[in-house]
Amino acid sequence: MGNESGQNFQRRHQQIPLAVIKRLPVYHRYLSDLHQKEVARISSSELAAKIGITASQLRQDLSWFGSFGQQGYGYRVDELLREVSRILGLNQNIGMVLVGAGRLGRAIIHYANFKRRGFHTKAIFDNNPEIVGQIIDGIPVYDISELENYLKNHSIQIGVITTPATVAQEVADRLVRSGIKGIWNFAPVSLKVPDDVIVEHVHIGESLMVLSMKLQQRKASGPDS
Amino acid sequence: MGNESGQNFQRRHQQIPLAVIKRLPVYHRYLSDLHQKEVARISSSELAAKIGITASQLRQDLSWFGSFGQQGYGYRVDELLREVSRILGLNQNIGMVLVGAGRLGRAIIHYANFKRRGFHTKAIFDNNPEIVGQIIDGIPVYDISELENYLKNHSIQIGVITTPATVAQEVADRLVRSGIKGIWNFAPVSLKVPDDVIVEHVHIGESLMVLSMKLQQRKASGPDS
DNA sequence: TAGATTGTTAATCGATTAACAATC
DNA sequence: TAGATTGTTAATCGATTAACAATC
Repeated sequence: MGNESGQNFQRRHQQIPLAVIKRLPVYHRYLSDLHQKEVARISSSELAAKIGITASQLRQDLSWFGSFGQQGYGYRVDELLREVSRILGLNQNIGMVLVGAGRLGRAIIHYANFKRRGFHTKAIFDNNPEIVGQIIDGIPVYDISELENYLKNHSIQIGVITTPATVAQEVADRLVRSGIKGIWNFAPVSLKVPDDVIVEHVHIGESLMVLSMKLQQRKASGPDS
Repeated sequence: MGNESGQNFQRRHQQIPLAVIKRLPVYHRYLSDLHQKEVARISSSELAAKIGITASQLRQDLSWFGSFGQQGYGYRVDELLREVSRILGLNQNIGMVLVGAGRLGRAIIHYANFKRRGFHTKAIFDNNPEIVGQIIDGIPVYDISELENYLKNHSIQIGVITTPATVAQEVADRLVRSGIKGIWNFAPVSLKVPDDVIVEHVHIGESLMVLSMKLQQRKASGPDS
């Protein structure tokens, strides 16, 4: 076993493929569902069938992070859920600030339950004097000029950008200069940031275009192909 | 030339890889920028460098749809933009309905400028009597019970779901039964629909988890790897 | 014409699937 | 123990990159 765990260790330190990373939140969602339904165990083939992938892929993906199952039995749902949550870095109390208190910003703050997952929005910044000073969902709105000062004095890991596209790069630059290493970007621009900063871009507009294109393709190639 | 255009034709009728489809909106965005800056021509290597991909990939991707460049010259920006827009099915006056007039729904209606791209939200549906009857951004809000009736009498191609996760599947079922073939889904559930219906899911929560995981990985493997 | 750059074919790389020995 | 199912190695498939003849 010594040898093999050595190999696991090695593998864990290679670069995890992005394709694998993107599937983890899906696994998390299905496992959460099962856990809520009090399902105690599941095999890779059952879970894969639910998700719509192959059992091979599921096992292959998990093997990047370790061995969580048991031959002849499958996986314990609670255990696997805990592992996947850990891998995803959930429940760690991550501090966020949001810049841009428009409609999208307000929607995002409210969205789903990332508070339950450990993501806490601590402050909102905007340049509109009518909004500055308000409390939205229990979170204070500060003037954008106070951004750097705030970041200096609070432990914040993620900056969320929900500003218009025109100012998104400037906001990103200011976040980066204040030491933020993770940016969650909703503005439709490709942000330029240093290599040590991670940007996750939510592609809202792109997604509609992809839908539009697929519909068009479907139409072109006939309704039954 | 007869032979080769025959080959092109063939290729155009194979299944376009999803990876290619997803890059098209990006090309569209960069070309729009260039067009606005009144750049007349660009080579595959210049454009690829801006986007951050290889020139090979860009040319390979475009070749799925035809030949839009000119040897020794490159591409005319306006022409290529027009072609990419056509491929994406933009500017075609597509009718949409939105179900769920909460914060996210309101944000999406307002978002970016898809009106300029030919996407028109014609009606909003909700089950909250306080919202029903309002006009949001010039769009009337109807009671959800009128959904089927509305769809029978109007030409709608896309249904947008911004409801809570709990009712998203039911809404999808009703849209599908009314003949909608394209669903733009913002609820964090995997919708089950027949094969001839296309669902584009905007993965908001997933995206935050991916960011969280990447940050965690970065931290684990040391700040300089 | 000479230089530049395309469109496409071939080579490489990476991701998915299949298969199976290990073992609970 | 026998049956089931994992973790992993090997085979396949698909996507990206490199190279280059065609040609503007």
